Amino acid sequence: MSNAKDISIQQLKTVCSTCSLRELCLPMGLSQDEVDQLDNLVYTRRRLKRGESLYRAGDEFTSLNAVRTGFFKSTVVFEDGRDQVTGFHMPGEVMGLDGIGTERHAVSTIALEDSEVCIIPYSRLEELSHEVRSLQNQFHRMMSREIVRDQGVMMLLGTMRAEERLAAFLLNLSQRFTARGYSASEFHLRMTREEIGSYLGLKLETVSRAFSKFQDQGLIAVQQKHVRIKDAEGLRKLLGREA
Amino acid sequence: MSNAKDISIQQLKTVCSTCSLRELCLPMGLSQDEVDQLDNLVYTRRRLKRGESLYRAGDEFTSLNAVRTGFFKSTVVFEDGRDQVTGFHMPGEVMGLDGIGTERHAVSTIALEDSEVCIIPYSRLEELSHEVRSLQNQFHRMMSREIVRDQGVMMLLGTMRAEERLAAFLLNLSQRFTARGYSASEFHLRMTREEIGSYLGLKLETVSRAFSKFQDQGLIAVQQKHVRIKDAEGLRKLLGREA
DNA sequence: GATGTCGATTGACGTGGATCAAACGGCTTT
DNA sequence: AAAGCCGTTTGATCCACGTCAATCGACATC
Repeated sequence: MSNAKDISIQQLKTVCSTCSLRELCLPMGLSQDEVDQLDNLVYTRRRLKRGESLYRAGDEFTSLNAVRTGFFKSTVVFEDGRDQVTGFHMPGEVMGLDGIGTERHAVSTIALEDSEVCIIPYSRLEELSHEVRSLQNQFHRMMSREIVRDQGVMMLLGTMRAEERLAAFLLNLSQRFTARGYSASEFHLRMTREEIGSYLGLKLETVSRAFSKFQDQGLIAVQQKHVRIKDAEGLRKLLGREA
Repeated sequence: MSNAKDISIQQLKTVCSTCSLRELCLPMGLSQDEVDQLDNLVYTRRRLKRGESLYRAGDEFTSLNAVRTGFFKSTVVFEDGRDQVTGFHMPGEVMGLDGIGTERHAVSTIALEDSEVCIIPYSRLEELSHEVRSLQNQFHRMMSREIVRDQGVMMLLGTMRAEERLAAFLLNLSQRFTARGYSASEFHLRMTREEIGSYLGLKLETVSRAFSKFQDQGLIAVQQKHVRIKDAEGLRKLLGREA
């Protein structure tokens, strides 16, 4: 269980073709044959400790990174030092798409808990997606979905009030956890109130107050980072209401 | 000058290889040979009158559209009817990237003045970018830059105050006009105060007040939709200042 | 078990931008 | 030239969220 051969078997087991995340990650929608080809592309992984950064804004861009286990946040830093969380990333999600355009990362990405990523060398991805048509297609869809996601956040930041933003955030997390086979109604927040606030364009006190209010209204039960959604429909109603 | 042959010549003149926008648009960075190949891809154009929509959210996605002349806005519509402008588009910019992921448009795009677009059938773009390596690369960079741009808007909406947002907006327009060979300091706004406000997450009154204040401070001269930037450095200083 | 640290909660107060409302100015229509 | 329509400007007031500050609670370290 500790000799070299076992380690290499361990590695083989974590290539795309046998990865439990393949329906959420880059291989999404590819045939078995096609996923097998991905195994030649994704062959290195990297472990990160909580708080460690995967890459920093300005770093040279060489590869995409798929979350295998753990949880990440991405932040943009503005000239004057202000920063903002632009996204949280969970297993199966691909990080680093922002680096392709300039060959430098535009955001910094940091592990919020001990994590592991699959490294996808970008030049090889370009080669392979040049050969495998459906991979090219899937990659384009992934980029496009990222654009749509960002536009959803713009909508949230531009038109919603504090409680609507938090409700939308909780429902979004819930839905993403569900897609990964976790409970839709009960989960552990990996980020602080301040990080949530930064993402939602709010101050941490406002986030905290909104949590408390939701609890008072019986919509959720919160204790520190543990959240249980008691009335998802009620949260959804908060969103849909007339402006 | 009005017979069929002249019309076809007119069309030939507007393929990518001879288009004056080729350094800003899809052909950016491609060699002459490669741009020549694009001419087989982009062969249809469409004229739109002011107020006409290029596509609506939910429409089937079949093609990207590059602005040839004119000016467009894109808006997301939320379930409850609230909407937000997510972008303004000027010549050389490619619209519709949001549709790739779901094969339906996620936003509605409307001409803000009489305009013309080049239609880029997506399936043919995929084919061609499969053959022409640098086109594939350029297309990926374009998508990536869109993601970075959206993150910049998230930053703006999440952390900046009203006057900072407007200053950032004006500087951004100025820079894009410059890239197109127009004056950096004097231009005509194609959108209303309300549309600017929607994009910046502000109400039209706030936008109007910020314009007036900039004018009082001698940073700009505004009259209706005509803007002259008198002190670009002063506008930039508004942005860079400590939070 | 005592101590220190960091994040979360809660209250009191201030303010930037929203809201409501009125008037104005540039266009188009006739 | 008159009338009407938008889009814009400006003022007065309101309120959601930010700011400032105190306390609390969870967890780690000694």
